[in-house]
Amino acid sequence: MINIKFPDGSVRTYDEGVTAYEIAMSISPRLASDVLAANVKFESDAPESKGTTYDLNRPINADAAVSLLKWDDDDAKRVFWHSSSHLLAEALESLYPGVKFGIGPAIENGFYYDVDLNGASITEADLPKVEKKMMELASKKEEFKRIDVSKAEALSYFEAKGDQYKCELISELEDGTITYYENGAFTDLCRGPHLRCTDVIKAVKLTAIAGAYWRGDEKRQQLTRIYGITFPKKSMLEEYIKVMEEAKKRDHRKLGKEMELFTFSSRVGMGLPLWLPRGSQLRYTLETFLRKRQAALGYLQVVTPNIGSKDLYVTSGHYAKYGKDSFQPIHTPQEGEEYMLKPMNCPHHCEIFRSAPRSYRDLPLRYAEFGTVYRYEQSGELHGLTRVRGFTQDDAHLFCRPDQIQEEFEKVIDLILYVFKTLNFDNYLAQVSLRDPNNKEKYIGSDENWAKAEQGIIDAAAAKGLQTVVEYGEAAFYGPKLDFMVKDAIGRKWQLGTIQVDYNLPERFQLEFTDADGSKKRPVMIHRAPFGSLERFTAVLLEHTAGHLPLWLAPDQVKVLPVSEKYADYAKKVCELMNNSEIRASIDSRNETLGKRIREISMLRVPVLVIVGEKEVADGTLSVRREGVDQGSMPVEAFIDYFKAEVAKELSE
RNA sequence: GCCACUUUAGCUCAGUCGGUAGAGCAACGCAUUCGUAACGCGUAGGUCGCCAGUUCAAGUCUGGCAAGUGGCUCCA
Repeated sequence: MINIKFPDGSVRTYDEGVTAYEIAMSISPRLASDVLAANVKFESDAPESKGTTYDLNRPINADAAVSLLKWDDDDAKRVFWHSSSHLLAEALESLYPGVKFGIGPAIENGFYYDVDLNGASITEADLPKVEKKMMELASKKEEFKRIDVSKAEALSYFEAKGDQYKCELISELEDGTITYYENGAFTDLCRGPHLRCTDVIKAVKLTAIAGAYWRGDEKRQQLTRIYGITFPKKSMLEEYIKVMEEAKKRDHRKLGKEMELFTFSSRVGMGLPLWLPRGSQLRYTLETFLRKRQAALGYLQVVTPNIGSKDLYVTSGHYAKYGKDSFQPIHTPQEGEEYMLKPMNCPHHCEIFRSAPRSYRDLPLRYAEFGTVYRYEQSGELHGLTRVRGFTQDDAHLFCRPDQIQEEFEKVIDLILYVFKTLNFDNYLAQVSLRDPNNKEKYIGSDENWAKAEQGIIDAAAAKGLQTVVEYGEAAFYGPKLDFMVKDAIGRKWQLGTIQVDYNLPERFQLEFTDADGSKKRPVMIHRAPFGSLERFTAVLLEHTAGHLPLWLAPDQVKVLPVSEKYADYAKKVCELMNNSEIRASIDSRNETLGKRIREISMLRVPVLVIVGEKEVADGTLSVRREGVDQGSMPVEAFIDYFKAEVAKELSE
């Protein structure tokens, strides 16, 4: 007999080898039908262990704490979707004999399987057929069977099948730890865990087909990746599809068009956004917001040119690292000099630092610039405003004494959090991006400096109480980063704010300051950009707000609508009063019905509409409508006070 | 850059078996002077992404190129 402890603290005894499914049945059949997997933590496991996700049918052979996992648990979803990928594979094998399989994991929303169709092709038009096959197999109530297998057996099975991908995976595994899972006629190399039976999969949608390199290596075979999502209830799939459709409505590319913010032209060039007047106003407001804050924090605004001599980037190391993969040098016609489009601002700022002797008393020096940079991004990577070839960073470089790094770094974290808070970005992820310890040749600088810089970031994030995740291999080539990641409307992650500690560029540029004792010392640089870039930040901001920007940021804050042209003079008068109070107001007195003008202006997401007609002219008032909601009528002065109070509220800390 | 798909009026989209293109909105004109999300009538607007090919005939079929979309790889 073994003791099984439940999350509520109660303990029951079962025969050794009992399964989680049997345990659930012993509590209630209803529970057993809802349970998808179990978390099992043996008494022999380390105290800090989170336990192991177990198949419902896998025997439990020792005393353990067991919690039964239902759909709401992320671990259960993962099992559900992982099993769904095996169901997809089974369907594909029956429809496309000879298909070979790469890997088929669960992902954040669903699953995929990478397959080699052996010369056959599959298009989106074929997906309904595959979905139908999957549902047919699911309804057969096929059990997932876990089977231990030796390495030799596994290799000979997949060699006979001709599946070189599985053979490659098996060859890297240790004998004695290899398991198969079988569902119906399909056998897969898999560590599991899986569902008990396919019949809990009640709804499936294959969402996309894409190419994906085998093992993520662009030099290797490209496989066909089929993405899908499944649910235990049909209604959940319908709900999911509805949510995705809603999310697509807030795509910044669609909003950018509707709100007349930006456009692209293939004649200008791909990935080169054109900011329309309303978008430029938005961008300018964002710049002013940050500029003001930075001035208060002791930043000094600088301006540097859009090109720089190739030598500058040879010195910085950027040329060696990115030279071949960037826009190629521009040559002067007479002297044959080589210039590059500025891909980043740091080298220019280093030269500003070098332009005069610096004392320890001068530091930290904080040079800020809304610097436009150009980077060659692969054509397939370009995406709306989130990934472009020409963009403007809200960049600054802080030249510090070593003893100032910690404090300066923490102040930058505060600034980024201030920006995020003002714009209601609460779902960000702080990511500590360190260098890949197995791939040090990708980076410049000494191990000692890297260790110092990495520790500095970890300490500063901890001091600020930030919840962070650590990612290896995500550092910049000259230093580690603290990146603030935010998701877009459909869940793609983008890096916005970033802070980087850099010991390397000061060395390459031979930067120095005179310390208190008269000796020359090397400063440390902090690179930082709270928005990241104005382009990407605008994109994510639009998706977060669905275009309903806060009042202070809206390009057009107020539109004044005279009911008919008879009241245009009054409209003009109140509009001027607002403009004098620095409210971005304008008049729409077009010869169109009021209803039509309201509709069009609402589509542009203008937050406040002010309507004036006979009554308002007589009383000296305005009829105010904000975000579609009637705010009643008020005197002009009262409206201006109301407006200013609302803006102040949005910008208050 | 790679794989797949897409490209018709300013925008959103129809266009069947290959027979020289259509709607709504927008624009322009007329009428209207209007009270909280589309008033009415009319006019104009197209090298069907570009270049080849097949055909008596191509928006439609084939190939190449370009741009866009979804992934992959990359991301200073």
